Amino acid sequence: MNLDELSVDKELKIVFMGTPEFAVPVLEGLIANYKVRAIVTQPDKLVGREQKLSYSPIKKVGLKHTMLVLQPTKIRDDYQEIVDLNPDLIITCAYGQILPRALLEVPRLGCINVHASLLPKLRGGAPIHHAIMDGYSKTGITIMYMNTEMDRGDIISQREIPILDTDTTESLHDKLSILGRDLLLETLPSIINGTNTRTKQNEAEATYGLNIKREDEKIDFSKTKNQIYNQIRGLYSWPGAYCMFEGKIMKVWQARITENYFPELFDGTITALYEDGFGVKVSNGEVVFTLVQLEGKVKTDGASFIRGVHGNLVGRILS
RNA sequence: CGCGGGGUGGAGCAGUUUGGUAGCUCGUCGGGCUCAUAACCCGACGGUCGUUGGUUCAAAUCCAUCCCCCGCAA
Repeated sequence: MNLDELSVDKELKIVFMGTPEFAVPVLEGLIANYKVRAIVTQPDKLVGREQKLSYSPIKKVGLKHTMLVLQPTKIRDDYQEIVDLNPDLIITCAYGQILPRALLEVPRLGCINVHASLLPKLRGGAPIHHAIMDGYSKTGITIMYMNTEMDRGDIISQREIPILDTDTTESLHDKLSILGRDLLLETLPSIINGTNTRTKQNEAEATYGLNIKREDEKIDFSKTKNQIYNQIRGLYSWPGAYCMFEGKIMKVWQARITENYFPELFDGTITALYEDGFGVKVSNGEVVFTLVQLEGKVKTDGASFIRGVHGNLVGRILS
């Protein structure tokens, strides 16, 4: 980057919009290289059992850098403050709300989004969870122009990353977050000087990764061992997959697959005890639960859980 | 005061309803058996039963208070 470009960058008025942890590296990368005029994030929310007022991770970054932080409840109606900043470019990353057309048309250089999937695959609010849960072998980051529809704008740049068998949403989230930062910083110069490409999304290939619902978290033992394994690691470390154990919710945080097969057992039956956990019969085989948590209890490794249960675990049925 | 579960030797749990100074499965240490072992046998160390106060001849167990952890709901 030469001095001329640097001087241009310094004059750029960039507004960043984001909310969760995923956007933090992206914002910090931006702050380190450009002047960010303001940050827009979701309103403070009452969170948890104590209903404590909490700031979004992005707001905390903004406060740390003593930046202007805006928190409109509904960006659809309440965007005039942003317009008044006269931004040249708006960059969003997991902001959580659809921007109204009137706001999208304000910035000279447009409104771009950093999305955690290879669009048009996995549009929606939980692309990382679904990438794993739905058995994708690769995913990535897309930098795109926004329009008024969720994740449907023209693609500027993409970079893919393989999904390993050992990946969880947590590990993939962290990798994609860094990748998002890097790809944004690499792509930004072309957007600023107008040399970037712009490709329409192929609607025929679109898939969705919508926000996780409670029903997505419940384990269905009639599914295959791979589906269940993907569900468990796809929901790790939040919100977690679960099943019912003797009337109580049992979160299943970690598991592994075996080659064993128990055609004579009902789905959900505990098959055997192992050094690291207990096996559960699923439609086409066995999954061993190695880190579980009963409601009201803390996370417990499989071996400890087995020791704590009185009586024989084998033969009991999960649902 | 949104609903609920829980804090017992290093780990996971039982015991609390019907008060009487603590148990199970492991771990650790020592010893034994064995070609050998994470297997088996014997023994040992280790807990003021989350805090503080109360009731009682006596409290892990009953009452009150505070602290901490967790599931659900938002």
